[in-house]
Amino acid sequence: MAAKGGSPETGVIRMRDVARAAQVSTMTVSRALKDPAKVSPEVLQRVSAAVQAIGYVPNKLAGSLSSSRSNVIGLIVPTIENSLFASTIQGIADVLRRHDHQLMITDCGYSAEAEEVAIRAFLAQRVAGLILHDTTHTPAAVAMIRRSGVPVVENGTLTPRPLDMVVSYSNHDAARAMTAHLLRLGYRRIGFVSLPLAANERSRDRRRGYLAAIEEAGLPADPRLVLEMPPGLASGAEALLRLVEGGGDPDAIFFAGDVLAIGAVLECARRGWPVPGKVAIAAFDNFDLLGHLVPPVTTLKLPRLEIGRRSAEMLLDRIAGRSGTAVAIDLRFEIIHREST
Amino acid sequence: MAAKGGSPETGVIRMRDVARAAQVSTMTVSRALKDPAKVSPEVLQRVSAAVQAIGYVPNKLAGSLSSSRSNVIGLIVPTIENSLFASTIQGIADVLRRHDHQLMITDCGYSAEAEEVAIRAFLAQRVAGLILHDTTHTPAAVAMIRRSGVPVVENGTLTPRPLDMVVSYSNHDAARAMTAHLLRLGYRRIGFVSLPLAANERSRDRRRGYLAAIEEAGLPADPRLVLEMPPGLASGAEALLRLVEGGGDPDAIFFAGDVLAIGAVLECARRGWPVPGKVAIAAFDNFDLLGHLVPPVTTLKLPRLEIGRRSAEMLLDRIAGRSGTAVAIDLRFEIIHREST
DNA sequence: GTCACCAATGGTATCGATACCATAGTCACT
DNA sequence: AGTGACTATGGTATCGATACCATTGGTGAC
Repeated sequence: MAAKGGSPETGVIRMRDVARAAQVSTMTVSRALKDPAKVSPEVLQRVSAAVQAIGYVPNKLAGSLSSSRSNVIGLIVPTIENSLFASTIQGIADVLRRHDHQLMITDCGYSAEAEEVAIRAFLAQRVAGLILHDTTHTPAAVAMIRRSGVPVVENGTLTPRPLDMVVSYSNHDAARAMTAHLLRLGYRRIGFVSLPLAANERSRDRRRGYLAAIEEAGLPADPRLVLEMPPGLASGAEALLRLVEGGGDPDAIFFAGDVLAIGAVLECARRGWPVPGKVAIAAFDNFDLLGHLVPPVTTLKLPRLEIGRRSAEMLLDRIAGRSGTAVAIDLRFEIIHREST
Repeated sequence: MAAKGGSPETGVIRMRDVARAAQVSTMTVSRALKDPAKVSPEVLQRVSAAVQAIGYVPNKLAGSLSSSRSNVIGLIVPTIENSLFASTIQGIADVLRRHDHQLMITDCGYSAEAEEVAIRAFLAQRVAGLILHDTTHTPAAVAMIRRSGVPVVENGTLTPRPLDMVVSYSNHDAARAMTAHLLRLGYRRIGFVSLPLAANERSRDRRRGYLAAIEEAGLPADPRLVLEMPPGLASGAEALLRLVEGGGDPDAIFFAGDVLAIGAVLECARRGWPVPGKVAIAAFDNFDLLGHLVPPVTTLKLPRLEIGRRSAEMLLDRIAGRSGTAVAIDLRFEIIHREST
């Protein structure tokens, strides 16, 4: 161990030092710090003074090991560099900070194998809970989580068979609702662009929702109107061109992913195509920007921040033993109708 | 302690269990896991098999406590919900993942007091290193960090008196360079909009840079051309209107913060004002979007991702004792000239 | 006055791993 | 053969805190 051969005066301050300074036992210091009501006011005062005076910072590693209780929550997102997830992360962080918990975060790049590695690492850190954005996991990951007994919240989509708890909205219903909205507005040849479906349950849900609405309207599903594209602005622009010039003759396009819609609207502006005159455009997420574009873009408002908050709250409730039996929370969505459709 | 009164068979698997299964001591298991070269191939094989068979997940809490070495890095940013920081976080996460370290993150909302609280919490977790975006800290925070001996990287701006290490670019020089660029293009009445200066060294640096360039050009500093605005698209639009209609008669405006420039360009589009015909517009950060707007916007390309990477690398180097004496790294910036100016 | 009870405090074992040191066995070289 | 060097392994104290139980002194009820 480090201090074993260390110098006699390493400068490391332990609870014992506080105890000595306050003329009490370490137990009393421990109590004074974590349950002040159990200590007499006079002693509490002495302990606080000692902590202040010598600048004591408790060692949570030791505390957690001893109590087998940790105050760290692990979060795994597909990618950190994406403002959508950033909102959710912010929501989580807000709640955790208020409850004196810490957030450990990593990304797995849409890979279940990478997620498994991350989960193992988090369990090794003895996190008190896990928040997973993805809803597909390797069998090994599932087994590990089960064995560990650590509570989990998934929040990518309202998955039918959750690992434990779910907080999300229904990607399927949201896509269906937006498609139905476009149909209601009179559009009949509605294009649909999503991110790649492989290994992304959310994209698949969205496409199923789109197809469901089309079918419910008694319209044929035209493969020339459906596209899968990588994320990005340029990608959205390209999708627009492909659909418009691809023979499908769309009167509206629903971009169900990331910033695709923004790229498309900007491409229209560049070409002088009127929106929705030439083609109507709808998006899937409530970026501020969508409301400021010319024209403002119809989109779905999703509860990103709230998903983060509720996920953290549910986890903390469960950890504290205040667990309702609620396992799935549907936070709904909302259609924001604007001039682009 | 948890297990003290716990059931005889809690299902918790310790290193001892692996040791028993592999017929070796815990020390040998420990070595097999962290320094395989030190055990014989045959024993290594037995240990690995045992780990697999019983599903052992090491307890890093115990490991870190014992070795007083942790594999967790703490990061404090002003706000998580901001794609600028997201890039830096991504860079950090990439490097840490590769080196089997974990990232703990929190935000302090541009408040040095909140930062102090966060630092204390991280030190309590015994993080191996800290990355701070802000460069202004409370005296108490500085004292704590010093006493703890934990290595620190700051990366908000190239601060002249760093706490320890710095990885950044010069906000001052970047703003000066962009202003000089506009001057070179022939603009003479250059407006400047920044985020609030209070408690934000970066904004102050940028304004000083702008003023330096104006002065170097022998032009007067016109207070009607300088504005402080909160972040946001709407804010950028408002700033545009205030400057254009405020009597300062700008021929170009340099928006040195966040998404202000985007808001302004979109406002121009909405009003049919030609850019740069009516007024030229320059931005401060390389959002993808800026290149896709109509017109594409001149901006500064900042090494956000790289800042994250290098910060993490410097920290890991220091932790591993491979510390160069380099304390400050200037990652430079680049002007991207586009049609908006 | 005695006894039960409660509040305040301390002693000590323990959480699960690692550092240090000791030991046994192997090999090369003189 | 003897010596030193080296490898592979194990024993045990320890990291810094907390859980459990014991102890003490005071308070109120009978």
